[in-house]
Amino acid sequence: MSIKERQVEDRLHESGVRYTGGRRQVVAALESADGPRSAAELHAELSGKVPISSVYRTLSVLEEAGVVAPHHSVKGITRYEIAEWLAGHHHHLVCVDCGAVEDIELPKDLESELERLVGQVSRMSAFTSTGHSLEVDGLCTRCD
Amino acid sequence: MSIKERQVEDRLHESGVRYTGGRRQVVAALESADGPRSAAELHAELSGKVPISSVYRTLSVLEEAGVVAPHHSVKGITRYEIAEWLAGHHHHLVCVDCGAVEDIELPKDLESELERLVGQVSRMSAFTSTGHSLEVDGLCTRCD
DNA sequence: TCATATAATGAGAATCATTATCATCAACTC
DNA sequence: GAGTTGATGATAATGATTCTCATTATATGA
Repeated sequence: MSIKERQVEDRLHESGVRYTGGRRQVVAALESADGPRSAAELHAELSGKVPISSVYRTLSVLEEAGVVAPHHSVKGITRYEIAEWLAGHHHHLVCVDCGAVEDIELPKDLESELERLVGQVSRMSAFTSTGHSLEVDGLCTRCD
Repeated sequence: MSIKERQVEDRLHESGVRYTGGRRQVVAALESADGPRSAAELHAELSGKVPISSVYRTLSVLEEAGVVAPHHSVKGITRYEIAEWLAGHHHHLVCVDCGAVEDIELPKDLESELERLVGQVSRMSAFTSTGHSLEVDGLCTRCD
């Protein structure tokens, strides 16, 4: 079992919920994805092995436990990703045409520049900042 | 009529659609908002004067014409804002609790830093970038 | 290991946001 | 001002998501 797997297990245990087969499959599918995924996409990627209603419930349980987090959705579809404390901090490329979202990681120097920038922004606003993400819009290779 | 109003008028004319009373009201509501708004929010802000089905249709007509643009939705609700060529470039504060979104404008120096950063990111990815937005998550004053 | 208690699952109904339909109405053209 | 065409509004239809509840799986302690 990977370290990450163990961390998820521990976190769910702390939350008092079981880490069942279906939940493991959903977590695994999200871990191997290259970006946020919707319930329908996860259902399909798991070849229907986990029924759609269970995928939805599982995502909300995992969100409650802080294992996954919803990404600002595109076209009315909510996509989830492994929470940052597990997956690491990253940003997103969003296809304005098909809505696909892909993760990107910034090189350390750019990331720390960005961090500094976000710090200044937070200080400017009456808003308790908990995180940030740079969203780059564009056309994915398929839609270009 | 404000310059902006005239620009909207011209753009809709180019698109071959009319700038009717209902459409004017929706544009006005979005102009006076401090962030992206959903169809339901606009409907309410206009005290129901524009029926919800018309708000939806109006938003899609305006989007088609490039007058408004959808913001990455939060909690499955799509919010729209006046397009950047009219409203100017800006970023967003997103409340992770209630989903409210507020606009922020960066000081010129920070914005040009960010611009440079996005340029580097685009060059790193197989993705034709068309725009960007820095999304700062946190708690709004109401939810804090 | 077995019995029991409790949580999780799966199928389908219910709900909410959004889109499509269509008869009626309003806005431009002549 | 009459006619044509686009816009509107009420409502039905759709799609994503959530809820319900009977059934099943998991964990725990005798």
